[in-house]
Amino acid sequence: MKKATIADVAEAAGVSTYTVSRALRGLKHVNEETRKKVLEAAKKLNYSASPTAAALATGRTNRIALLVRENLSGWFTGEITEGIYDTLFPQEYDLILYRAGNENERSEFFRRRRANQNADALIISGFGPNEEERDALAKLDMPIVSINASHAEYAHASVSIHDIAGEESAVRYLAALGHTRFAYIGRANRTYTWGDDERLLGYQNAVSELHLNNRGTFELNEESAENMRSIIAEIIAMPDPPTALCIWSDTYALKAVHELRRMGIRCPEDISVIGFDGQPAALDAGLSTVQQPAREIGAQAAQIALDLFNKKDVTENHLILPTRVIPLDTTSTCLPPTR
Amino acid sequence: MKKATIADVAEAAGVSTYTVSRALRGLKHVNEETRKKVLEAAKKLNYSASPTAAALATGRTNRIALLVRENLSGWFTGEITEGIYDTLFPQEYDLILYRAGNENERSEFFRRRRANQNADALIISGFGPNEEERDALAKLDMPIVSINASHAEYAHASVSIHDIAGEESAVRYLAALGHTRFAYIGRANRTYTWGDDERLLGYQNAVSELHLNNRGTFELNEESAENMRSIIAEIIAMPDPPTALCIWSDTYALKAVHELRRMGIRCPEDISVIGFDGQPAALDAGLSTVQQPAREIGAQAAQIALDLFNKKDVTENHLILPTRVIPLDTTSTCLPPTR
DNA sequence: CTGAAAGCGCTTACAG
DNA sequence: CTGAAAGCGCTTACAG
Repeated sequence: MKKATIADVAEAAGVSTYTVSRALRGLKHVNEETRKKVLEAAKKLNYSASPTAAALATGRTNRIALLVRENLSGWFTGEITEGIYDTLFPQEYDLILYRAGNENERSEFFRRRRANQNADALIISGFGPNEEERDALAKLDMPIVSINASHAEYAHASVSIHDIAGEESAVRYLAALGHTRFAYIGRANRTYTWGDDERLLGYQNAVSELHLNNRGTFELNEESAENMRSIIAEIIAMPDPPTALCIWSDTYALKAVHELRRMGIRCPEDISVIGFDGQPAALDAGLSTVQQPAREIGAQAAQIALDLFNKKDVTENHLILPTRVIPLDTTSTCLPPTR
Repeated sequence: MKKATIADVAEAAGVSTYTVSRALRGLKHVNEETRKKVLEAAKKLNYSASPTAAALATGRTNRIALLVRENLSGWFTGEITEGIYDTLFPQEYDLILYRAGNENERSEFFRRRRANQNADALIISGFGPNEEERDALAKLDMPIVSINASHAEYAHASVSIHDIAGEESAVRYLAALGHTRFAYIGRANRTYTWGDDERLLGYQNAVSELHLNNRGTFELNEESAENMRSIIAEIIAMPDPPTALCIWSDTYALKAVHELRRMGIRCPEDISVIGFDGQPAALDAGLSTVQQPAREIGAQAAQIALDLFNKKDVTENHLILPTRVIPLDTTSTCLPPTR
């Protein structure tokens, strides 16, 4: 049986397609009686409108595209996707996913402009486009909202956290617990994709402001356990080792805790460790951390994308969402050494 | 500047829209010279074809929908999404996401038929539709491929793992290491969404086949640490406690290991623990497990969905993908007790 | 190799 | 409150 069209429904109900269209979408100017007839006819014919035809007629696709870097399966992507979905679905919007993983995918996406006219707006996450890609984005003529990249001139709006302030709050929290000797483990600088390590800046700010003793800042070049092991070994071998360790991410922090314990250092009794991100798995594992509201970030980004497309006044184009220290099991008050 | 249409390009290049259409899609029957002219004109006008208009004209949306239960951010959804994307993107197909979380979202999706005519095929994961929902699915008139639900009559094809065989292989592996006293911790039966615990069946099969000593099978009602704690306490308090523990999922297994260690039981020295799933975080944590090829499952499901839509011969409508025992740090040969 | 024209299935000003 | 008709921007049999 051929799929029913709006004309079939109109015929069955004895009205015009105009009336069917309005009746089904619940618009005004349709007699209640007529509406009932239409609904019945539609149900009988198993009719549902073609979003494609509607999109062509109205000029809106009712879709938002999300472009993420590297992978679709990371915790952050998962959380923002939930948030985006939370705001999109009730407004009858769909979510379409794009990944810019390897070189090939990136250039395919940008050169072929895969998202163009395929969605009403584009949300970009974790992405540092190069010059050529920025040009391509500019030619996309759709609103672009970037996530956690506040300096993104190519975007019409952004939703981010304040990395500097977040890390400062971690240091403050630990200082309030009586810690005075600190160290920081950050990521190696990958200018192309991320820019500077702002969390390191936050650490440095707070340490100097509070007159704390910075016992060193380290950089994890590879995400290998080996590298973390040597950093931890170096830290605990210091004459006056730090009692508080601030770490760039939860993933790194979890590794650090693992290495500490394996070397017989108790955490938090001997050394407090705080991560950054608040990813669910880390919270499950009891890691103290600075949480970023990932789901909320997604939800807000989606709403802004929608507002931008609908030319609504977006009062705040560059939203900064607050981070929050979550004290769990890897931090405690600074105890006098017992070793 | 108004968005350029195919007519604009045709005019600029001095040809008909037919020629533009064929030239841009790289089809035959276009003179090389003409093609060049068209490409130039398109570039100058910053033209890219409207997927919506193309979809309406061709009757194909070039989109595949994925419907998942509960959340978009779980590891399994993440992995299959990657796999689906792997096969879709090179074939110029897009991926659109649907979540059937709470009651409201479920009924919205099914009653309003949100995916209808919005994608060429639907992939369903982790889902147990009720009767009403099955009816709705049947009326969707698009190919439906289910993931890890082989008994899904509403689906035209499925890609799954063999849970029974997978758990059997876990028992065999541990038996080969010399273990003879076993126990199993499974999930509480949630008939509606999952059906029976087939992994439990696999455990029972193998234990009886190999004449092993089943010291008990347990059920985790809540995913709370409390409940796992009492189960573990019960197990280690047995007169002849098991030396091998097979657990329904990696998530549960990780909790079990945590509880064991906290109670002073060494793992794997005192007791071997094996999970199920092979989720990345568990592998990172060194959990021995039975891995399901989640990404591959997604990739295959997407290809089948495409083939079904294109009416290609799908040789195997109900694919079973192999699981694999991954021996990591939580299992070892059965040692004589030293406690 | 190329063109003129119909058609995909909706929405929406314009009339009545 | 309802209708007839144009239009959205493509693709594609049918001719030439």
